[in-house]
Amino acid sequence: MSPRTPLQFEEIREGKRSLIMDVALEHFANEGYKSTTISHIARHAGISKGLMYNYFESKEKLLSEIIDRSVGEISLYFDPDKDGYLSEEEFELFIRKTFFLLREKRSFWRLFYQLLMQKDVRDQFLKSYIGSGGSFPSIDNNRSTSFFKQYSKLIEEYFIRKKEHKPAGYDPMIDLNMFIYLTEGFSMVTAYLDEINEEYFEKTVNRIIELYK
Amino acid sequence: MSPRTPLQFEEIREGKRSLIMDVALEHFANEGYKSTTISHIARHAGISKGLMYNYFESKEKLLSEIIDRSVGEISLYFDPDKDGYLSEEEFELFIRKTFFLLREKRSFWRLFYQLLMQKDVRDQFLKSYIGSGGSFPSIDNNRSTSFFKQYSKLIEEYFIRKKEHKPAGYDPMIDLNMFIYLTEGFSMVTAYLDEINEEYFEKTVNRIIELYK
Amino acid sequence: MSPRTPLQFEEIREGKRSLIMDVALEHFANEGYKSTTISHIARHAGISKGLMYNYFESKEKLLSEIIDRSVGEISLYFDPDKDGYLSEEEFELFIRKTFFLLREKRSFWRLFYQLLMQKDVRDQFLKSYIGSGGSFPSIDNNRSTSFFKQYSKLIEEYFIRKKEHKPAGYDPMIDLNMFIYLTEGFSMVTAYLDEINEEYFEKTVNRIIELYK
Amino acid sequence: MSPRTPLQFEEIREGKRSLIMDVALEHFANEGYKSTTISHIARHAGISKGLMYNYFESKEKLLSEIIDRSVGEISLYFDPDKDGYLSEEEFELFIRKTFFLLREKRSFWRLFYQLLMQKDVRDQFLKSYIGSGGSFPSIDNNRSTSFFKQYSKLIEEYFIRKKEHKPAGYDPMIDLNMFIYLTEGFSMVTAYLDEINEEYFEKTVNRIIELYK
DNA sequence: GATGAATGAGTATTCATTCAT
DNA sequence: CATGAATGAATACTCATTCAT
Repeated sequence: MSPRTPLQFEEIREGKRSLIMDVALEHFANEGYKSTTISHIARHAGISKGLMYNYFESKEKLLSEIIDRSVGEISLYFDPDKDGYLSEEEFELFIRKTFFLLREKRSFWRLFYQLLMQKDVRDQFLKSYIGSGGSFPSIDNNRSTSFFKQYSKLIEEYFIRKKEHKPAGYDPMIDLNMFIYLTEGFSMVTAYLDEINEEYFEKTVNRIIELYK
Repeated sequence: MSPRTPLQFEEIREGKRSLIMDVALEHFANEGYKSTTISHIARHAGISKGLMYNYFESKEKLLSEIIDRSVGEISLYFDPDKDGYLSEEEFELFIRKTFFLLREKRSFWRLFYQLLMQKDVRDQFLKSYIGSGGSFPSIDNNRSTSFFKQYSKLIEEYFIRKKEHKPAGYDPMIDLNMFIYLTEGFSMVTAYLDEINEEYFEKTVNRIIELYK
Repeated sequence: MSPRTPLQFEEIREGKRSLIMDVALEHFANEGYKSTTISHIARHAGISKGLMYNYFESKEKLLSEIIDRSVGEISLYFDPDKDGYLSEEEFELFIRKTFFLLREKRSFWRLFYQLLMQKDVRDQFLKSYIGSGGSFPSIDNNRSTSFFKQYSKLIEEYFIRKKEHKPAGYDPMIDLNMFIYLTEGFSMVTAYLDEINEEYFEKTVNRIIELYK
Repeated sequence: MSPRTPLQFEEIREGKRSLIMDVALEHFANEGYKSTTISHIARHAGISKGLMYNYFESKEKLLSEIIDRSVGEISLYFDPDKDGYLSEEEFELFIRKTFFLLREKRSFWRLFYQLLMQKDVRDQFLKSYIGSGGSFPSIDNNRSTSFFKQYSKLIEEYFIRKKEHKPAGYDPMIDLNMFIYLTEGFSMVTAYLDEINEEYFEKTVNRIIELYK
């Protein structure tokens, strides 16, 4: 009878926003962003189409908020005030965290890979193209790009540093590339596997660390 | 001057079919299957929308024929009447062929990865799901699946055979997985790279062979 | 401190009704009735969307009440128990009042002209169309039409009466029409002008009186 | 059987474009731009909704093309390589042409007045606001504004020139304003009248010329 | 074979209005 | 009295596909 308090409204809003984003992520990840309709998401979230727009101003904004949320959660796992230097132990921790999060957030990675496979998204993402005009301005200028860049830089520097202990003629870029291909392939396959074999997952992570630490 | 023979007609027809498929592949690969319109393809192929349907009965059939053509071309490179056994030399040749084709047919691989990222395509492809209902029945029951299965089987057996020369406790599946992840990652990154550094491409291929031969 | 009396409640209610109508009029007049949303009005009036419906049963009813209020205010300026006869002095006063109110209620006039430009509104207004089916039944049967009719009648009779002092062959309808066009044009331009030049406004009013008194 | 020639296609296109524009103008003029739906226009033009977009890329573009067409037709009536000077005879001709076109193109004028009553359109039109962001960019930068400006300038100069033959203290701006209000009012009333009384229409035009020539 | 006009089902989005609290 | 979450019908627009010529 008595009207809802602002706090109650806030709770309803946050709960529903979160629900919508969860449902949307799952469908974007599985059926593809383009193929997933707003009606579909609404139906699976148990709400009306119209209400979707009370929470997200457009399909694209919904996508962009999902990405931001995931990147935010992922960033949290990585020490922000890093000295920008990875010791061998830190490298191992880094890898373990990365693959832990890969397993935790497989839906997000499926969405991520899918998006990266469209030329305009890739262009914006990789080149941090400012001002755009591409069909996914949502990816533009957000923390996604900066996070991934920083991550890549740390890894790259780690490999370059290892050169010191290697014989002359050793090209660290080859190893860096091999490492990238390996982790990239592992990530992608894992993200898309229907079910993960825990044992082999662990063994693979250990093997990667063993090879590149 | 003289009226065209049925054969000439057939050649013209095939030429145009091929042109359409080339144009479509390029656009599917770059802008995405869903985002690429029939009008767009027709315009870029220099023909009318209507004529498209004279050559391909639907957008989906066009996609499926593109896939079939590419898989066919790829299959040609691999000895069909194989004894089902890979020697070390054959393995190396196998890898080299694979990556040669990766570089030659990057558009196709971009399309391929893109499709694989949709759940229903993946399901049909990986499980050779019979029947349909999915949004890409086109992938179903064609030679694509069987080719990839055969390919995977050969590689898998190669790794298992190597176990004989390894100490007890060696799990060939780990190495097989590592090999798959590595080649998968390398393939994907290469397929989507704007331009390939020939030198590093070669070095990477050599390193992969060195590691897993 | 002490609980509010029913009278105080009524005053608060009327104050809020009035506020909503003011805000709505301003937006209807500037952005157009169709283009102005209930949410927009509610937000600018500092109340919730739901409460709007506590005060006005629909958007259309809100419009109709705004019109009624304005017409009511305007009517007040014109002696209601008139003898139905305009002397020359009364005619001048009449004109001055009219243009005074034009300047005072420009928003209303903008809304009024805007509505009049839709066929169904015009039909109902001009012909006092009984029944409905049009998209603005709200205009129907209210005092607006009767007020404007009475006003027109007075003016018309004034012009006809002047015929007596004119040479034979003089058609008072021509002058009446000229007068109507002139005042109509002046009203419309004034209603929509961003800012009014007081001096020219006065001069124009004087000139109109000079010409048609 | 034989395919249509490009000329035939062009004829079909132009015929249908014209039909759609006619139907749309009539509905925009009577029911209002906002209230007129694309479905409605399509239905009344006897075509499908989709086809509308084969001919006009958006509802707004349709509006803008209608305006351009009408302004173009109107401009034709006014000597383009004018010396920028109106003699008394030319002034009379000018007025007659204007009102002739008013009667011929009443639908367009209704649409025109209606649009002018929305703040953003007015702003763009009156101030020739460049770069905009208003909701009717369609009005922007087209020949409408320049035509109306040129027209106004000619008239204004005509009135200023008459000052020479008038006693000192005569303010031509008053007469210019009266003339504008009169013609504006006449135009508007005529545009919206259900049926025009030919006799009074002629008489009014003559009277206006008599008064301001 | 070839064209592009025509269709209609589908898609994102808007907004007046209702309703539980 | 007051809130804003929720609804659903309507709207502009898209696009694979068909069809008359």
